[in-house]
Amino acid sequence: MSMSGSGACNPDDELACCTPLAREPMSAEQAAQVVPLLKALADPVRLRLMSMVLSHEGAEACVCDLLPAFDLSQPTISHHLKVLHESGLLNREKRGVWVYYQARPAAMEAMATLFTTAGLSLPVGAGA
Amino acid sequence: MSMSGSGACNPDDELACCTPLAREPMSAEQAAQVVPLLKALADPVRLRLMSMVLSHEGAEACVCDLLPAFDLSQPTISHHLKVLHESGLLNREKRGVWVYYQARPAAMEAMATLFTTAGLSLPVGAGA
DNA sequence: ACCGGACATCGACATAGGTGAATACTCACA
DNA sequence: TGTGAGTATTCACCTATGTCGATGTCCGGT
Repeated sequence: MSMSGSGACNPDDELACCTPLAREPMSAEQAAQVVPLLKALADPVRLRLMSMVLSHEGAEACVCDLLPAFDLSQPTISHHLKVLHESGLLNREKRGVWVYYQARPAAMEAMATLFTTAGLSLPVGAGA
Repeated sequence: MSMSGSGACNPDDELACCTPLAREPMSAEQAAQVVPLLKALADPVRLRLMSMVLSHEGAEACVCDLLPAFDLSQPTISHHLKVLHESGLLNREKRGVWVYYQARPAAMEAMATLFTTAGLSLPVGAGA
């Protein structure tokens, strides 16, 4: 808990969202902690960036790996990566001239937990 | 599968997002389908509305049940509910003078699947 | 038929946010 | 110590969006 350096907002282990939405009415404070993560993911470019990093070798990717996939300027991609990093979804690691972004499993886990309905009274027949 | 009536954008069973982010690099088209759901959830009021409906009896709630929890005008809440409905997260059902919103399990499941990392090569030790 | 309550729609406003051009920063290499 | 390549930051622009007030619509009761 010391080498965090320039680390993201969330100090690693205390990622907010850990209770399922369906468990109990979420308070305004809880929502305020989770929403930044959802906001960060609620953009087509950033969602694809996350997916690209996650599915890449070792769940990490260099910026130069990500750039060619988009028709956007380099500063724009850099901006989106910054948003993902500051929201706690991606770690940033500089190796030489290159910067590698790594997915944070804790954040993914938190998101998955949010939408969990296992063991909760959701009428699966509610269908249409 | 016929009584959809005024139904939401997504015709019930063909909700987009069904593949985990970490499975493979998401295409722009896939992202365009999932992002509206995330955008709908990426607001503190709407996230709380979802949570309130989900955790309510039978995963449904009347507008009059939801209004008092916020310091916002009735049109504003109505607007947020419309966004959740049109994105396919909530169903809308009018009973007499009251309108009941119901959570759509399929949408919740889709979201949960998005963030699944089970069986995928995520270095859980990536920690910080 | 009138009236009142529950909810939706419309119009307007202010702020947030995605984008690119220009520029600054940092490191490897000659 | 220049020089160039890989990223980040700043500034400005334009659109998207959250909010409210006013108004409209639908329904039940009297």
